[in-house]
Amino acid sequence: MGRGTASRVLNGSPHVSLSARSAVLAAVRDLAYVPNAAARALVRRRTDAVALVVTESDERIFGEPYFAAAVRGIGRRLGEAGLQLVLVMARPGGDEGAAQTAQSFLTDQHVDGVLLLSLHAEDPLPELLESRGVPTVCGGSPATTRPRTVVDADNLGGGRSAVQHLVATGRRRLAVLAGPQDMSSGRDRLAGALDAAAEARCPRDAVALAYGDYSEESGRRAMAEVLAAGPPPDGVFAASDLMAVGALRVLREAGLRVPHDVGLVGFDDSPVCRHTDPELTSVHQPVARMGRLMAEVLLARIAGDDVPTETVLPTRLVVRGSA
Amino acid sequence: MGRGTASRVLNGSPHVSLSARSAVLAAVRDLAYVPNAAARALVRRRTDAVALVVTESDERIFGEPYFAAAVRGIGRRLGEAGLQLVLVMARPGGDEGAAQTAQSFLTDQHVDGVLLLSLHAEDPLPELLESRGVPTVCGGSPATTRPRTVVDADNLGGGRSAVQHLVATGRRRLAVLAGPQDMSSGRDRLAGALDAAAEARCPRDAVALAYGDYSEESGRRAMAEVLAAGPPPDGVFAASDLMAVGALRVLREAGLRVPHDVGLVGFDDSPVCRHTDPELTSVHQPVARMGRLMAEVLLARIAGDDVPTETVLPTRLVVRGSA
DNA sequence: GTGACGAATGGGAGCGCTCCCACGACGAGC
DNA sequence: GCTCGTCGTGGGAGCGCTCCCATTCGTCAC
Repeated sequence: MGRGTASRVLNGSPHVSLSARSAVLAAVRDLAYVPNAAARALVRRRTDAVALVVTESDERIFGEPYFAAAVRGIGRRLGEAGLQLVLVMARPGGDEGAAQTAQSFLTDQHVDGVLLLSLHAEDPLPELLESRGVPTVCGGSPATTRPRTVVDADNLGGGRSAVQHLVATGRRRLAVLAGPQDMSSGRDRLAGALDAAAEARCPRDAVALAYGDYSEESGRRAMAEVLAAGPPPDGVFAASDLMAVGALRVLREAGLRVPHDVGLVGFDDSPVCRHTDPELTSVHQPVARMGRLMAEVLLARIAGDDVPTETVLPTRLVVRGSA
Repeated sequence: MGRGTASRVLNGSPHVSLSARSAVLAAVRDLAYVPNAAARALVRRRTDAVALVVTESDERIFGEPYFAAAVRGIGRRLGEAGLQLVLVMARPGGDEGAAQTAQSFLTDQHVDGVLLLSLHAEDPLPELLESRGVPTVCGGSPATTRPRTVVDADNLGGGRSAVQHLVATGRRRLAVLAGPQDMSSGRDRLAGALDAAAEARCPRDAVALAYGDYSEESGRRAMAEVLAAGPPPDGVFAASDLMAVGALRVLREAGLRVPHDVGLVGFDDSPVCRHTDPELTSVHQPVARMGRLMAEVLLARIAGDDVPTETVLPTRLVVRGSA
């Protein structure tokens, strides 16, 4: 029994006789044989694993339903292709050594490709990976203008539709609780909102503005900031549902009723929207589909195919009770 | 320049002259050399990576703060040892092929060891991994009695202290909203609670009992079930904070005031405890420390050292407003 | 019966690295 | 001046697999 035949059986090649196949399988059982992934990877130059890197604190990764949906979409598609998804956490707070370890893991051909989620502006990772020849796909554009493979939601259009809805329902004193401005999603949602405000002849400096980091806590702070700075708005767009939840709390504490006194729109259309009172009007983004598409595009890159540089998926407003 | 010298430089061996070292480093830069992890792993029989497997739906993984804390503890310790942590999701709903892919990934020496979290009774993974010779550490005991390396919190003591507290504050009509009974944590918390009830001369069939799966939704259901079945309890122990939050909502809707009419104790001491009104009394378990210890023990197993079969970490009651 | 062709099989080569042994150079001790 | 250690270095061997080529065998057409 040659090694060639055994290898063929284990890899499902059709050019093996029935008797040889069963003999190999029997031997595998008897010897409790486990193939060695390293040796296989060494010659095939493939590991059949893909890393998803989330550059975010553990709290946010595990707090945001966003990641759950993205992982589901990614995992499904990868599973269909027989690849294993592994999650690598690269928390910004981590020490130098840990970051180094993670970097080596990603570049040293442990994985066939890398998916990057939740990128912040100065993140060196996309640059580094591309320069090392590791196929990479970003979810959400990195800040740099270098050509990259990116899958993103239409944050601009989403921000725009949120504010358009507020305006269309008679709100005139607007406030935007924007997300982190070192992320494209944060910038785009804000830009879209301001666009729509301008279109509605709402002068830019008449729009109250405060910033957060997508977390509920930051939404509370931003809302409080806006209330402290001037007359209360009658329409608020928060860059994430969590921020909207924080804002809702602060509005209520300030004696303002939603939606009677203030219309409130969030972003993400996450499950929490249905748990607030009133239920939260929010911009839906197809996160699972984005994840799936990211995987799809990465698979194509790994196979060496040409892929579109940037794919943008549509968002849409889901109207509920809060605006 | 021999391969041996280059290898020595890259691995930080002291037996290299300064000139040779800098020559190698220069060459590495010029050639954009990236070491091949597979080749290295093939000869060293080490990958310097460890997998954390969470057998749970994406929603729960990303919904429960428990996992965030565990991952933090694990990641820290592994980082200190220069190992990379990768998260592998094995959702029960996944198809056969995906489960197979994940299994191969774990057994085929892609990783040096495996950490198992949130184990359910019939999970074949611990068995399989041990039989394949993969060092494994479980967080929370699996149901089977086979000798295994386990790190766990004192769920029994925790459940006991929760009910003791209810009793000590004058509650007599008790209800337990138990967790999943196919997990040791679920069984142990319930057993501890019933122990304490018995010690307080509270007959077992006088304790109202309902089951959930640690989720908020299941807490709501379980609480509603208890209220429907008989006279309302004046002391409720929920097996998780999320379940307690669900119960709190149902109690309120039923017109029962917490803590005036009903004392409520949760389990986990997670951040949500501080966001409820009143704040939630809860059993604290040192999750990050458990994670760290799991990593520590796994590292020892990988090194071939003897390790304790089971380590149990203490829990403690944190009294807040709800009981 | 002979030739030709395809299918199944065995095994050499080599993937890129680390381990380890052997070798040369150099300084110290007698 | 010779020997003996020590330190740095070069390179053979081999990790366990897949790829591919050569070989064998069986089958069919003529």
